[in-house]
Amino acid sequence: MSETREKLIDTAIDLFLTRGYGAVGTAELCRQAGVNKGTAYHFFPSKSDLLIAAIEKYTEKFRAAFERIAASDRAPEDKVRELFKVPTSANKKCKSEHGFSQGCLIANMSLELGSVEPEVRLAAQRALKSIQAAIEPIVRELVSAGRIPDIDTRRGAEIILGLIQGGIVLAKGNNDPSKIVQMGRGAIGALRELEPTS
Amino acid sequence: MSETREKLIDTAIDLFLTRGYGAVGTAELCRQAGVNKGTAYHFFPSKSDLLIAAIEKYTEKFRAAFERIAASDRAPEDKVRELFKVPTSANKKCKSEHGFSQGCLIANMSLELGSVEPEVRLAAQRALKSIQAAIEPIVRELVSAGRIPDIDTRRGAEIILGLIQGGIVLAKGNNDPSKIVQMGRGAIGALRELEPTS
DNA sequence: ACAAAATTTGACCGAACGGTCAGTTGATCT
DNA sequence: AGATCAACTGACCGTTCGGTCAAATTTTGT
Repeated sequence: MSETREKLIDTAIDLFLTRGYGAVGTAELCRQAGVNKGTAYHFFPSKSDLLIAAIEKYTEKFRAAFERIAASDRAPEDKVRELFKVPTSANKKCKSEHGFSQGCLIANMSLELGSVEPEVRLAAQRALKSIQAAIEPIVRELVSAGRIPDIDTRRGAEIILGLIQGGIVLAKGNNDPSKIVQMGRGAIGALRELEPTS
Repeated sequence: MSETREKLIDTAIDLFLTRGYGAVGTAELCRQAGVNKGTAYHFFPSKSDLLIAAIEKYTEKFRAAFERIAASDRAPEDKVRELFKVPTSANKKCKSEHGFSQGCLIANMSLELGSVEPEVRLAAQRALKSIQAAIEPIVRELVSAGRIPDIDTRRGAEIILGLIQGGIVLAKGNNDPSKIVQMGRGAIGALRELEPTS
């Protein structure tokens, strides 16, 4: 559990999230982390390996937040609404501190590097699946409470994840974090429309 | 109407879309366009200016396709479904040709450069608004046909755009273009859930 | 025909890029 | 005490980056 290693990952999350992968050089990243470049390459064989570690740590933070929401004692509809608040407040904080909505590290890196670094795309895919899995229990709860038809809950969770990601794209493009919760208002209705399992 | 200029823009659309902005150098771009680098800088003062021109041309193509769907004589629900097919087939074509889902140039560039090049973010914002405006008549049609409540049609068009973008993020991350139409299945339901205008 | 303007050329720039490496340090184990 | 090894240092590598420029060529307007 190296402190240096962790500092590098945290700095990578911060810089790649707010400025993109290509626009951040290893020298600058190391300077901001307070780590020598040689040391960084002792822990990570390449810049993209550091990125993959960053994606994993970033994902875990969101997965845990979603799991906490799923385990809370709210009504399932409220839980869905809460899901959208997590990235919304992160984006609001970034906007008030730096002036712009930051987006989602998973989506940003997947779109920027997905076709160029296959391992990054796979890391992003694992990350999406992991978050989707954290959402699914809430969908199951909606079904068992009879609030939506008996749909495929995996698909339902994916729709919610897609709504969140779509909201983040709109938020970044319009520099307006409130677009995320706005997308959330259509979530239950979207689930309701899916075909029930035969 | 310079042919060289157009060739540069087309090559920029192609390369930035499939490989990202940072990963494509001006030298490579010019080589593929068959244009000398000095010539490229005669038409565009910087790489990012070329990108902005590329975003505008790319957007116009999609806007026109959406407008054509809106003007067709299908049922409004079918039109909504058709909207999702446009990026889906583009992504399927890219995947069969290059092996990966390409994403959307507007979203890709907005996420990669939105915080680093303000003019690119503004170009992306104009692009999103332009496409949203092409979607809105379909939502109006849904309302006037009584298929959905009397919602704010601008908001409704934005939800659909968000669903498309969310689907593209999932498509790229999972390298599976069918995720886009999958998101489309929840579209009408999402609109139905929005609060009617008082 | 001729001048003016637009286009094209390709060599060139300094800076920044990702990554390497020989060697130093400091903690841990025998 | 001596050996071992991960952690760390900082100078250094070749390459590529985005961008420039003076000169040559082609196109256009008169």
